[in-house]
Amino acid sequence: MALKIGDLAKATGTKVQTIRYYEEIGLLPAPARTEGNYRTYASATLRRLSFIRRSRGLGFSLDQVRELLGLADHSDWSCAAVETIAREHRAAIERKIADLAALDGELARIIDRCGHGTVAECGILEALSPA
Amino acid sequence: MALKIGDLAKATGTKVQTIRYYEEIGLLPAPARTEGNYRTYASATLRRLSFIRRSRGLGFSLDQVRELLGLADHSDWSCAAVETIAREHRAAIERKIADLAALDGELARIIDRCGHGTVAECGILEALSPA
DNA sequence: CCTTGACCCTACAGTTGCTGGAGGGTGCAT
DNA sequence: ATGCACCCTCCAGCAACTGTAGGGTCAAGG
Repeated sequence: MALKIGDLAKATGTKVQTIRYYEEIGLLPAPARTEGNYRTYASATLRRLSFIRRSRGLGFSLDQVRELLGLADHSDWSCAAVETIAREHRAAIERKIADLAALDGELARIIDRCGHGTVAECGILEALSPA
Repeated sequence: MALKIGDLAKATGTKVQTIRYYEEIGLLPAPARTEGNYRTYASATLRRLSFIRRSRGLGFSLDQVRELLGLADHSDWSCAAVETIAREHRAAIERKIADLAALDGELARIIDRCGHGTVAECGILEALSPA
């Protein structure tokens, strides 16, 4: 026990500043301090930070993480809200994929128009210019 | 001629503030002013802004747009640099798509684990929690 | 002539999620 | 006692805008 911020950082692959940032925005509780004003964490905080990091790794926003953490604290509630957040997040990701795929196709077409000549006759710049 | 900033905004689907922002960061030249201190644009600026917006719409960063604009000004240069920028951008988009697709798969698996019961037995939260 | 409303101006704060730096204190080993 | 790794707070910065406050300008209608 009595983990220092650097221990937490190492254990979760988080930067020290990021942990302090999570504390600042209220995602992590303000921990106890030593006499020398060092933050000291209990292992519960390590679990909480791991949860945050895993969720962030899956692309959840900090607001979504906050909601998930709030839900997790009420073990008798229904899981439906959790599922909703996850499903909405997944839908957003799929929208983003579709957008990027469309972009990719358009870029492919544009790049194809490059005649490898001078800038003046470049089909790429032409494609970017107004009709 | 003598377009006002609002005309430019309407013609290109850009917010007025965004146009001023592009001017501030040097993407658009500082235009002439009227007696009443209103910006007045020539049609060349409309073309330049259209180019910027089209490029942004394809996901190019402002720095990339700046490069493309710089290249476009030298009609006798080789098109190769233009193609390089476009190809690199496309590669970045495809990396992003791959990342999101992986995320999507992981989310699908996690969501599947939801037992529709209480939070305590929720497979989603479990999947987010540390092992 | 005066007012109303649409437009324009500058300057600055806020968004998301951190990251880095300055300038200093703590704690342990040598 | 001194070196080094670590910790502290506060603040600035990234991308690419967006929004707001507090004003000025201009043409039309009453």
